[in-house]
Amino acid sequence: MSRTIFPAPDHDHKRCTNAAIAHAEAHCAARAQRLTPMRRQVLETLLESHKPLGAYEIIEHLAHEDRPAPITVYRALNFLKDNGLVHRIESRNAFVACVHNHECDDIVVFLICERCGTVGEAPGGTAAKALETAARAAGFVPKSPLIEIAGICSHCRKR
Amino acid sequence: MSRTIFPAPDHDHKRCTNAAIAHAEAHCAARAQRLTPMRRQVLETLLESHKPLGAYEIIEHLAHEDRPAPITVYRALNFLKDNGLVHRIESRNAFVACVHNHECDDIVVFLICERCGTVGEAPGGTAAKALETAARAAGFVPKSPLIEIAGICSHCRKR
DNA sequence: GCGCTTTTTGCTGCGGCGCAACATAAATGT
DNA sequence: ACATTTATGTTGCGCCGCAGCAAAAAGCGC
Repeated sequence: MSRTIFPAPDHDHKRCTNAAIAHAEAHCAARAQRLTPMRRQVLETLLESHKPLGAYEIIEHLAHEDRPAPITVYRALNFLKDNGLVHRIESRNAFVACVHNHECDDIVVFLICERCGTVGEAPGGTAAKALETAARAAGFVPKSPLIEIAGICSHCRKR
Repeated sequence: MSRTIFPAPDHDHKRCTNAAIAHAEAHCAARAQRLTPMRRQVLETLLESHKPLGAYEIIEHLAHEDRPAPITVYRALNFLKDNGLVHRIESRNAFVACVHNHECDDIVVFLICERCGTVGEAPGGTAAKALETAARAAGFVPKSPLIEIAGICSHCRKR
């Protein structure tokens, strides 16, 4: 787990946004999936913060032009999730854009700051693999490990 | 992680229920907490299955006498949760009774069978500790790790 | 037992979450 | 151009979770 996995509050936001959008376009093109305007807007909304947003918060954010219905946003979110472009934070019933600082087949650990709400995304590494192995030892065939750790991030602790 | 952490579908259900109720009584008595009829009924409902139940399912189950309001069940669930007698399964928005096959201060791993819905509760052991350590290395102060693994349990796989 | 405080439960109401079912529009393929 | 697939819009609904206040019950000192 690297030491830079948690986004600094003052980092260059447009840079990672542009990179993520470019990645999304390439990824969809490669898989013959369509990154429609709706889907792109939802993704961009999530990219504008590293905090998890609920579907209704996304709606609020997009409301300035033509407020989409909840189901529309949920469909876009499902598409993005199926394509690995966003993650769902189960403990928050909310979504974050994937920042791709991990291998695609890696188990991901979410670090959720209780103070500022920012979510860091870290490769699970050997610990996550060990969990899977232990589960298998109990006769359990794991599909999708879910690891979320709430706490206080380094930037908030310094304040 | 022991090999018996996942409850067999045909195990003696009354035995573990009685044990858990006895534990709950002792635990509450020791802490001057009151295991009221309402709270006991909610706990018993959860103990009657190893599957996670939503609050409204619990209401349905208790409806034969005097249907409690949602808020009543949520309050009982919060009490039970605060006292470590039930766990919330975040990925299901539901609750399971704690089976206490782990140390109280252990990080718990939930194994959730996608076929039968049964939830196994396992001590996280060294892997969970390693996750905490790695999070700290990234400057993150972890509070409450949440680990849920969906998959297929051994009993369902044999079928 | 009697009043007082604390705890628990009941009641009303509400907002967020998540999607099913169906209709319409847009893109794609031939 | 046409049929087929895919995406979006519309309506509606059920579950989740709790705030705010009122009533009842339990504990406590006297």
